[in-house]
Amino acid sequence: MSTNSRFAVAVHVMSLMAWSGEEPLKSEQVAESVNTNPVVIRRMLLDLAQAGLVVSQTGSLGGSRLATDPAKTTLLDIYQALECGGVFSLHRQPPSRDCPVGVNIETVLGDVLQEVDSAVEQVLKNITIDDVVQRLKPCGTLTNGKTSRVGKSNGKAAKVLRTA
Amino acid sequence: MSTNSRFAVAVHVMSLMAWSGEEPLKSEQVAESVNTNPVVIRRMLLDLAQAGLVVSQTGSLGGSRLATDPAKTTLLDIYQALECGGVFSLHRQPPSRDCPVGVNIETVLGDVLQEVDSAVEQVLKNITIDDVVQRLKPCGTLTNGKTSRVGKSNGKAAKVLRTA
DNA sequence: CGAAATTGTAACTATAATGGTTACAAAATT
DNA sequence: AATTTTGTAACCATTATAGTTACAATTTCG
Repeated sequence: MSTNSRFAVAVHVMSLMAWSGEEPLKSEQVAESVNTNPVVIRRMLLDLAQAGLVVSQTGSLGGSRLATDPAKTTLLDIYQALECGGVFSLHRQPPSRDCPVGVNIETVLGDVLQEVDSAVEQVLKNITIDDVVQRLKPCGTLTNGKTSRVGKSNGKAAKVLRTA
Repeated sequence: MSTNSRFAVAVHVMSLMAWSGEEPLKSEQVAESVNTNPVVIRRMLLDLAQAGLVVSQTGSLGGSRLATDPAKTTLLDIYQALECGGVFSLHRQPPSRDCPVGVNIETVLGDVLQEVDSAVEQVLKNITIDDVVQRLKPCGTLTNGKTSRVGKSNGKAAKVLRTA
């Protein structure tokens, strides 16, 4: 259905910053891990910052870090920060007013979609960023700040989080 | 999020046929109610037919009708017929293998998305087409087969379901 | 102060899913 | 045989998202 990986990327980004702790991450480091362009990351960080989930700083020692306690921040907070507006959509064009089904289907479907959205939110509300990080941990430990460098296609390099 | 109204339209189409009963509906009649093009409807009917939810027939008395009992057909059946493949997606490009978060985030997220999908399916499983039609009914009754005609932008006209 | 680094942001292109349109062969009815 | 309708292909349009380049504003540090 959704060609929509925004939620997956946002959780990824928040997990990186939870793992990194107080140390601010640069958009290029994050982009390296996510395997995308730094500007895509910065755009997403704007959404997260607007929701009060991260704070960023310009300048040579700048970057972004979590603005909240990862143990109290849920996937629902992230989902809502993206302002997706629900899992399904109603009709693009309003149905016919001359048909007894068409004239009322949007109202009935609206109730159904509300029910679906509530179920989704209920699940997301009960998973914190910390939960996600805990589930990641069994698979490797982190050494942050080490100047390990990874080659890039354009010849540049960037600090990234490396497994020990 | 989803610019995706396919589910809404599919429920609309199935509701029309449940309301119409044994009488087959032509794609043009359905398109009139949904306010779209008949080919869009036929394409969707192919998905529904492949899932065994509707049957269609060519010819001058042709059209489509439900293949199952609307009291036993759920919105989950419709959802699955569309083969949407889940509410959210994972990353387009696989994340970095050199990062402890990147290397495992897809596995962890996969579990989360599975949980979300299950919650959605649980809701859809408990709503039948009949339920939807019942919720529509308080708003008007149907006279099917009357040759009421409604003008179209191209000057043509088509039989549609009309409120009494 | 001035140089270097990084975010914030605009402008543009690329990709993919969906919707809309036209056209026509195949099938069914009369 | 003529008419109607589905099945289906081949397009173009629209929308959301991703990706890219460029640059001003901000911050740190020599």
